[in-house]
Amino acid sequence: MPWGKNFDVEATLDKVMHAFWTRGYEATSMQDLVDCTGINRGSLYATYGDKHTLFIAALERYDNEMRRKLLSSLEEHYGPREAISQLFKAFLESISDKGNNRGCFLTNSALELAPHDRSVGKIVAHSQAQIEDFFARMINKGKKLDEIPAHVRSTETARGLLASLIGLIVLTRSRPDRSLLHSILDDALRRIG
Amino acid sequence: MPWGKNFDVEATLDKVMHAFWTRGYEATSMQDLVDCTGINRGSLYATYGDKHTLFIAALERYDNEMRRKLLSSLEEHYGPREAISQLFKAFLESISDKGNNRGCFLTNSALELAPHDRSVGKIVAHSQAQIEDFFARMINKGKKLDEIPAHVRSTETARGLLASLIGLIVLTRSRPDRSLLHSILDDALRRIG
DNA sequence: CTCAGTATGGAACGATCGTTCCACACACTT
DNA sequence: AAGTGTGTGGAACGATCGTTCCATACTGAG
Repeated sequence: MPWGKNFDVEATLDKVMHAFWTRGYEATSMQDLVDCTGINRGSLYATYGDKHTLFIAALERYDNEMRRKLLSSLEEHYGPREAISQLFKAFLESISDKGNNRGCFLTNSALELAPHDRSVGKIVAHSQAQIEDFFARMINKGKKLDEIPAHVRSTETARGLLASLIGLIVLTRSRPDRSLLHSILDDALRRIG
Repeated sequence: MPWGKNFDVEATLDKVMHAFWTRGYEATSMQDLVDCTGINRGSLYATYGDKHTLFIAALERYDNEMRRKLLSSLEEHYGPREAISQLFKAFLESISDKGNNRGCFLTNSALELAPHDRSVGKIVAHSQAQIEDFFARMINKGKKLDEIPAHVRSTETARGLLASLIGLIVLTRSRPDRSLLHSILDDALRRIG
């Protein structure tokens, strides 16, 4: 009878996720993953499959554990307007002084792989659609609660906020300047009153 | 006496630029560049230096030949409000039906390399600052011409438009859907009246 | 026509890539 | 206590990476 792995499969996938997240797919070698997880090459292959399969698993983990949980947590704990604001702040406040700003794993993948890799493209597109839906839901709820003016167009504004959020995320990686990023947040919020 | 190269240095750099632009730095090998330019390996190295130096040259070429010329052309031929609109449309209309949407070379590099490569980071940050300045200039000019309401805050809105533009560019690569991208343009323009 | 000297094309370098494979170690069953 | 079979660690695979080097081809000067 088998007797289970003696390493934490989820925790290891988490380390892999952070490696791909920070450096991207092509720039992260299997050797890097062996080093940063402490798990042997053979075990990685036996457990997760090849590099591409492992990347997809890491990306899906991010989508489930980070994006999905963040959105539902915001939706649960905040009013609609504040939930939108907090989503922006989550990325704004993730920038560190020591230059290791990872931004958003899904957005990084959107540029590096989505155009050439169908399975990555699907995950990324679905995730972006979910964020768009989140914004639309918050706007509609905000209108009902009179937090957001009735003249705001839900669909269009939700898409606009999605673009602003992605723009902020990109700038997080290339110009991690708090004042710049704060202006973007303020400008985004002005659209919903 | 030397007798000049017998290939077009600028035209070749242009092909290199498109290769890096489409696939990124890590995913483009020197062999790919040899193939797509038709120039031999040795000549590439003798003319442009190593891969990283060649990439920087290609990125600077993009910044000069594409970004800079586009902005000054828009500034010259259009009124301020229309110039802003046309900048967005330049990317919106670049999406093709056959999936080879390259987006913006500088934005691609912002995510792939800027956080880890200082020289790339400088070029990208400078370019983004130039676009931000372009927006601010157009907004101020628009206010003077009464094209743009006086209550619009120049600096903040310029930064907001920069984020929206970058967001649109990213979505160009991951969700090349004309209706989605058009909503983002409309939403962005609504901010300046 | 001859010589000088550079650009060319292709072979070849060591390093590293993703991946496979196998002998060994170990925990559970009998 | 012995046997069974899977997870582990590390060596090793061929391919490809970025880069270098050299014999050859070719253009201009003398």
